[in-house]
Amino acid sequence: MTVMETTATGTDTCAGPPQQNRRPDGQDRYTISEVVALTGLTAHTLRWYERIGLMPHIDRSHTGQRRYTNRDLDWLDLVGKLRLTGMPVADMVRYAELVREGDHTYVERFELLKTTREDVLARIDELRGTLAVLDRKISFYADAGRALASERSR
Amino acid sequence: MTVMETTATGTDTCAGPPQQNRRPDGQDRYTISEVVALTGLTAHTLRWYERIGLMPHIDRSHTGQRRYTNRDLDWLDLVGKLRLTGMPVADMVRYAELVREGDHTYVERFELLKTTREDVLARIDELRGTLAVLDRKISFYADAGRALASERSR
DNA sequence: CGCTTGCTTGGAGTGCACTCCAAGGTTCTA
DNA sequence: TAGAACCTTGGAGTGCACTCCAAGCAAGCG
Repeated sequence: MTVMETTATGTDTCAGPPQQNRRPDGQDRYTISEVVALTGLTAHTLRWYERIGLMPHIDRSHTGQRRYTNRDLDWLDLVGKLRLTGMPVADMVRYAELVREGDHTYVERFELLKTTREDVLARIDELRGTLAVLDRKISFYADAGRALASERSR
Repeated sequence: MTVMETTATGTDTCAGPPQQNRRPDGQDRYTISEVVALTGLTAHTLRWYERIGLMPHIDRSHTGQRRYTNRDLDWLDLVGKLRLTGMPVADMVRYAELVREGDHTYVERFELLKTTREDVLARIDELRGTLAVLDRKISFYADAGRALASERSR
């Protein structure tokens, strides 16, 4: 059996919620500017991701222009999510390498995902702590505001 | 009345949970290396915070060495929390300026805190979305792992 | 006293994640 | 078939948040 999540290639994307504005598989050849519109990334950033190995080598038209597939968009979605967690780009590149290397890296990928999951949980907890501090300060300011208002009306 | 949260100075800290390893008010004069130990920041960063206006001017010993107070530590705690939210240092400097400018900036501070609160909530939501994606992939990998194991045992 | 360790300053350097540039080829619309 | 809009590359530049450096003063100890 194979550990790949999709059949044909070495990419690693498992079907999430269906994406908007996509063309059906088979006619999925997007120019870089279409991908810019779909992802919110800049063309610069897309080329840079490819250069540093965060993307697989993107398919080209007969004249050398990039043609992205639905699979590439899925990968970019995952990268976007991981970026939100604060994961360094270098770590994402590492993950991309593992995917390219094939099935035998599957345990390492699994561990990496679990570690990332723990990081995200910790991050959410930190933010909840910060939220508590903010709420305390906000209610202080609200009280101070009410006190000022009642003083003014006296 | 005054909108200051503490009596004597223009700092802006409302009593959170009591802090560990602090000296009682009145004997609160910490060297920079003590503050390093208490906050986890580097001395470089502490001096830099002061230079860019993120800290009030720190009290000095008769020979010009910094002596931090409990109030300074409270402020650093708040800065630490805000930093966790991803708030740019420039925005924190802006908040510090508002505090220094006095009571008449209180509405603006209030708004800034509320905006930050919304940002934190949005950030937590993003992270929850990422968590869902990670969990989906993790359970995929776990299933693949079980499949491999049962194949091996056949 | 000498020694070590700690603190001071302004300014320069670092690492990350983009972001932009110049010069030229490609694709689309009129 | 002309013009506008889009795409290509390697390499250089940017902004942020630190991070470090050199040169020198300060403090505690035997």
